[in-house]
Amino acid sequence: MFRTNTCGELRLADAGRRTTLAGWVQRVRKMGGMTFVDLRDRYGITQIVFDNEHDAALNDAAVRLGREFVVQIQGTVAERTAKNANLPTGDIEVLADSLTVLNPSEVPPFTIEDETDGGDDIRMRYRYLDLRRNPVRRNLELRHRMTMEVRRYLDSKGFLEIETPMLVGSTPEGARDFVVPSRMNPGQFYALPQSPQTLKQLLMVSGMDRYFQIVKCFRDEDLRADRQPEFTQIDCEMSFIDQNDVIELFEGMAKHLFKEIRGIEINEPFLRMPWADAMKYYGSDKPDIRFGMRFVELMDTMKGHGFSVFDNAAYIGGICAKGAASYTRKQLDALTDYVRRPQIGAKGMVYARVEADGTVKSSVDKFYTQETLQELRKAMDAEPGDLILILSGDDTMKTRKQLCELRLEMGRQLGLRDRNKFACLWVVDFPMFEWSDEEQRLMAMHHPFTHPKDEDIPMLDTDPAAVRADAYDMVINGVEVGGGSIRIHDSELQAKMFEILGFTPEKAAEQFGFLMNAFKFGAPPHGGLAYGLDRWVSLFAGLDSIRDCIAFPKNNSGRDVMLDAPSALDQKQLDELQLALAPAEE
RNA sequence: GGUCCGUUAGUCUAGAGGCCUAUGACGUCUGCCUGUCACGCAGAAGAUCACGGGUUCGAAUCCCGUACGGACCGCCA
Repeated sequence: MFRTNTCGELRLADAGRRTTLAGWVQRVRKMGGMTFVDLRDRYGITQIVFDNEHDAALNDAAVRLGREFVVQIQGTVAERTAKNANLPTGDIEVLADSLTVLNPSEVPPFTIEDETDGGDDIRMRYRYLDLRRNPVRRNLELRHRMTMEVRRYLDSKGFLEIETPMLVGSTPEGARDFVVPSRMNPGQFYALPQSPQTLKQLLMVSGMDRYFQIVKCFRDEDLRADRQPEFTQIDCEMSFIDQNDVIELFEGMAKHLFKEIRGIEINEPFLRMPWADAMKYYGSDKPDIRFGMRFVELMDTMKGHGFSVFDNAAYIGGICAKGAASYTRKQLDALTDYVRRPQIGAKGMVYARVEADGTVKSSVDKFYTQETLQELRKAMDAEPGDLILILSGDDTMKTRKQLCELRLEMGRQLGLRDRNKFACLWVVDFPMFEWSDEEQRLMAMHHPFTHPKDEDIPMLDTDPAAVRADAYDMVINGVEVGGGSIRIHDSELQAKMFEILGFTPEKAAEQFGFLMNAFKFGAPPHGGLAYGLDRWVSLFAGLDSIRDCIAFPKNNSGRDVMLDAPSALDQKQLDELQLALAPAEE
């Protein structure tokens, strides 16, 4: 037997017992005649003692141990003379009488400690060593517990976990596909699924009724801190349900996870915010509602006073930062610079402080009377000590987005975005379509299988851009953690959607004929949702990046620096696949 | 496709045109040490300052390019 105990489990009650432990050498402390070795495995650290008076040869062997050696020791559990309150096993130590080096180790490139000295790059290149560290290991353990709870919850609700293929057909609509050449079908390619969307709908046609899958999805788009080219979804679909049924069931799952994983009981139903309100009050379809600072539209108050920037603006919006009137000129200039960064793109920022006596001092005082500024104060519901920040522009949606960035930055600066607070909501009633400047046509905002709101269906012919969908996103702390929709189950309505999206009947048949055909054979009303597992885990773990909860993530450029993938194929493989590479461009 | 930031011993880092024969810490190696647990003490080794070009009497330092890494915009039905 390699071990009788783990390095995390021995306690004072075990004193006097024989034990065999195996693990990695965390640290060796040489005291001359005696040696302390911290032995580590994923359960904890146990101190091993070697003593010259007990066994001089063994002590000599212990002195030669290095960091990360894999060793097995046998010995007797003993109460410590000097206890360590920082370790769960700190009341005991193991007096060794046998030491076996199972495998020596080179000196690791960074220290395996909670607060490592290694930077991101080197940690990713030696990710298998990084995973020995507690913080990273704990994230993977959390991920495991969450998937277990997801399965437990969905199983209790009668869901079946069904696998769908990883090699599917390419669908050029939407994100770019990763493609896989087929040796047996030269010149033809599979695609890795962006999501099992159509397959899960087919499972509904099959009568599976309640399906889920914890499944890898692939998108060949640029990466972000919260976006990896392969990511994991909790993918779900149900039949004979309406939007409210789906929302209630998956809100139940969210509450289940909060309770089981974070010990947080949420009893009230989540807020359901129409998309139009989310845009109007937060400038985002994924508002962070941990704090207020909602937008107030100021066109009526601020226009027509001779300040040409505002007079010519289509949109003027303000936020009120409570207690921030103490912001210095320097801080306000920094905020102005922040919103003027090219990524945000605001032209400028107007601010107004409410002084202790209630008067308002603004950066545009020469255009406005104190009377108008008091109207502003009233509109913003601002009290003495508050700071009002205003952005304006000729494009309402763009300006709202800029104001959204400003609001989030102020929330951050004022400490209103606490990682241990959670604010959940549903954003509902998304528009069915959005206009694409690049493609010069309407695109499906969610996807082409989304059911329009029944009351909006007549507008499909007259004003498609105004049609709302039975689509919903769950948002927590400004993170879109999941989304879904009621699907179209009627092949005629589906055909109409394809038509509006600019598909010819031939093109629609070519790409989605299998789905249209299936709908001819009794498709039940159905709908579903997909949660982003990586985002859920990083939210619960308080991480800045989903990378930290993925065992082997890709870097910013989509590379695996440990495997050095992707890499070139050798000519033999290319020949077998009948592929030729285009000559490199100059 | 674009914007911004970074790259100095194994690791993290100081560095603002001559003070650099490059700072400090951790780690590593050698020796001492019987109650340490971030052990301690004494000593040692370890860096073509990412790469290529330029400016300058002189470049780790300024400029341009490249590579790599990070954040973001576009993109992500």
